[in-house]
Amino acid sequence: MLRGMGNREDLLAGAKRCLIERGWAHTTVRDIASAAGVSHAAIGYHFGSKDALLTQALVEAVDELSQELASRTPSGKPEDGWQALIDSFTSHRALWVAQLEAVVQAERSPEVREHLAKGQREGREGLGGSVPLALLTGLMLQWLVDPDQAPSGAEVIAGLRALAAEL
Amino acid sequence: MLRGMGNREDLLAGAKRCLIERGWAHTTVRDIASAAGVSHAAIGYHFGSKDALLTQALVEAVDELSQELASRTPSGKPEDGWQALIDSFTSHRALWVAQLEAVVQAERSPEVREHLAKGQREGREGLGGSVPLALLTGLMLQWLVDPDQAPSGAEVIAGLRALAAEL
DNA sequence: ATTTGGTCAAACCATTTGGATAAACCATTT
DNA sequence: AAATGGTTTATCCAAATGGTTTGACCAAAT
Repeated sequence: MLRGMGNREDLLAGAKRCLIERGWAHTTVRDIASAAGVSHAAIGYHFGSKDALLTQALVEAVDELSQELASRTPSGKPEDGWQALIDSFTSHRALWVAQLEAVVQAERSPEVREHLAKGQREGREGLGGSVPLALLTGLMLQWLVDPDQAPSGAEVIAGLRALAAEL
Repeated sequence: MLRGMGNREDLLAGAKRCLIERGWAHTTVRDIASAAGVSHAAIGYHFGSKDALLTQALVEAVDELSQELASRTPSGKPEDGWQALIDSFTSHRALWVAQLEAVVQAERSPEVREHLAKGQREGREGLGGSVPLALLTGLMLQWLVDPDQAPSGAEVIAGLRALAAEL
């Protein structure tokens, strides 16, 4: 009697979509069910609760991002590498926002925090240390708040040189 | 008949407390009113809606943080300066989380975004550029998710040197 | 063919939520 | 003292929300 599971995946996908375009706070069970084309009762059946489903969806979104980040390991001219990373913000904005929401959520959910920590370790590995990762995520935050004033790849390099010169 | 205003400030303070210790998502009008020792109807009277009050409270919290950040401008040995900044995360954890929540919220509220952008400009000014600010906030994110693996001030300097050497 | 175990949706329910209303309160003015 | 206008509260309300129940449905096993 194996195989049924149809809705489970739909629900996860729908939950991820809601998470991305409405945020955790404004996502209701009915939103998710509607996005998945499913009765909202299915949520209770498959995941027990709305929070459990959203948590898992969030975890998957985080994984997607660290996977994407790993594939962007800077290569070639450092200037171009940073610029590529900065450019990638644009095409994954919603995912980055979800990541932030995950950090907030992690304050109250050890499970979410654990996955975030894992993704962070991978990110550090892929980028070559804590400092490059911090630089990347910090720039992302600035860009998220005010895209116009976010520095270009060349400016990042320049700022980095200036900072290193002070040591 | 001037002077009444008693509750307005209490409500703002209560809202800020709730925001910090429960987060926007889990804060209800009754929570705020209770924290302020006031009837929840006063919220509607003074601010029109719960969201309006929370938005303003969030804005104030963001201001507090950029003020705190400005007062921490690194001085003396750079290593100690960074360490001091990193240490300050501990005593203002809730405020930093609120700041993140503000960024998420900014996706849907131009008002919040505007204040965040202002705070960011001040932060850049106080720290001397986009790169140091990015480094700081990025480190904060890492520390928030996994305090144990967050680098020390010395490690930051070392990572910075290594990164600069690759240019 | 019937039973069985798992999957799903429609209807239902108790609670919570944000907001509205109307009356009470109080300092000031007349 | 009476009236005034801003402030605050107690009470009420409709809507929304998360969750549960009930019964239908279906494939596989008997």
